[in-house]
Amino acid sequence: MALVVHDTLTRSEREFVPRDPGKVSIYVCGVTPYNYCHIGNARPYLVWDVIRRYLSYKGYSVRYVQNFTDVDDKIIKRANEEGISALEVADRYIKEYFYDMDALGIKRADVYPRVTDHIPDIVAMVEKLIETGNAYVLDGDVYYSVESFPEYGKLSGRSLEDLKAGARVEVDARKHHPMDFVLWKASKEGEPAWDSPWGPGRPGWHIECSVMSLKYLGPGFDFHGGGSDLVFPHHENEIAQSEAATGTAFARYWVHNGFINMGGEKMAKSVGNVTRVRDIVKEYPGPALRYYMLSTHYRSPIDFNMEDMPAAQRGWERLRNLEENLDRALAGQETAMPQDLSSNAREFLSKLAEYRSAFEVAMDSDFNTAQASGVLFDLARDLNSYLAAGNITGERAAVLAKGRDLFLSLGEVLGLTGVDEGGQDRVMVDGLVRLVAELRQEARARKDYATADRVRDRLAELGIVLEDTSAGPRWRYN
RNA sequence: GGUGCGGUGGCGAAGUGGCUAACGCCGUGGUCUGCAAAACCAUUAUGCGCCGGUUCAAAUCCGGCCCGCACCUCCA
Repeated sequence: MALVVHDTLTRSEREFVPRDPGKVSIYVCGVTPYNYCHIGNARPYLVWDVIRRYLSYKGYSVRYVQNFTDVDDKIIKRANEEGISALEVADRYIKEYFYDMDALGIKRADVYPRVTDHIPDIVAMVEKLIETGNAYVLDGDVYYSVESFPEYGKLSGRSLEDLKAGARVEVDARKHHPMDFVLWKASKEGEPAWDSPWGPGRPGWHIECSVMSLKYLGPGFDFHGGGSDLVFPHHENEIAQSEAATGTAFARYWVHNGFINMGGEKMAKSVGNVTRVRDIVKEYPGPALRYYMLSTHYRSPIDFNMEDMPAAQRGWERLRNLEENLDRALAGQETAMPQDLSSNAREFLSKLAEYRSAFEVAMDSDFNTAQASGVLFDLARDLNSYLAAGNITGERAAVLAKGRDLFLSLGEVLGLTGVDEGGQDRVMVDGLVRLVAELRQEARARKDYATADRVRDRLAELGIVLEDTSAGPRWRYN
């Protein structure tokens, strides 16, 4: 079955064919670490986390590169405000970035190149662009000449004429064309600077991604992604630089995610309506936020509302409860598939195959995580029914184990199962709860239900949900 | 001004020509339970912004209108 991807460049759905058979190369524009991540910042990384998980699931060997823009005006400003170096600001917020990504269960990229580690590469590419006549020097600055690249505007679907007409910025009259953008910026007093053939300075914003993506993935790599606001000018400029320098196509597929709004307005620090990732994960489980964001297709905007989080949490808990119940039911069970299967068992197994294929159809349709999660819930309902239908032994255990494997393998793609919720304290807390549960069982045996209820209620207040089942008490942590 | 996206049940959200309009949450009734919880079953849009049109058949295609949003500047 073919994976189909919506490509911003062609504005169409295209079948995915990798540059190198069996391998996928991905470059996603990373953050400028000068502040904590809000959920709008986090969306692309969540989206790409799922995309790369799915590509791995499909058997591709994935190489995923995501940069850090660790020198830039905002970082310098922040450094000056706090009286520390730009490097210290970047290091600090990179650490915070990982803290937030971990809370969301986002796996690490293979490489996190930083701009400041690639200055010689950047200088080399700027020199190359000057050589090829695509760039010019102006008082220590170097500009890219958009008129030198006939296809300029092909990604964002704009012509130079449109852009000139719509320009909302004061144009530097020295530039050859109003849309020319800076490749190398001469440094001002007190700014971080590196030596270059044009004097001390630092890279412009767009050049880093061209340099680092080409360095780590080579020309014509498979996916280039980021938020939809990066289409213009950032990605447009990356194409112009890279294709002018290499003479070949830059990236094969351009994938852009929609924005997160807040009260109908774009979430942005400048608007002041941001909700940080950590503001949410201190109140709700990380996977709940994950599920919340994945229940909308990645290209659609999400109007974030904190009041929708409880519903997302409940939804995710449904999956988590099932995962726990399956673990319990199958613990210590012999799950080797017997030779002869009953017709019930065969029927259930074929149903499992249908769920797998429905999930793949959804994900193959431009990574439709909303539909895919629907399939996961359908599967969950069947597994719950199966679990409730009788004792899990013999053939039933073997069949259920297959169901569990499927559930976990699909859940893993979305990152909604296999979540490690416990810290090291969990072991001790678990021991304490086991003790309390035993005492409560004794109370119940005496028909002292007042005590039994009090224990359960008090535990519930602490976020520990105790349940009585035919197999004895069990509990989970909310 | 230019470019693009969207309006589906109480809420969130899939579905882009044809089965009963997925799925999650909430509500209601039931099963199970000492009571609960979890889970399961049943139930909740004769209708998919509005008006026309095409078609045997449209939420899905076409035209018009209304409303919301984003990008064109740093921005995920």
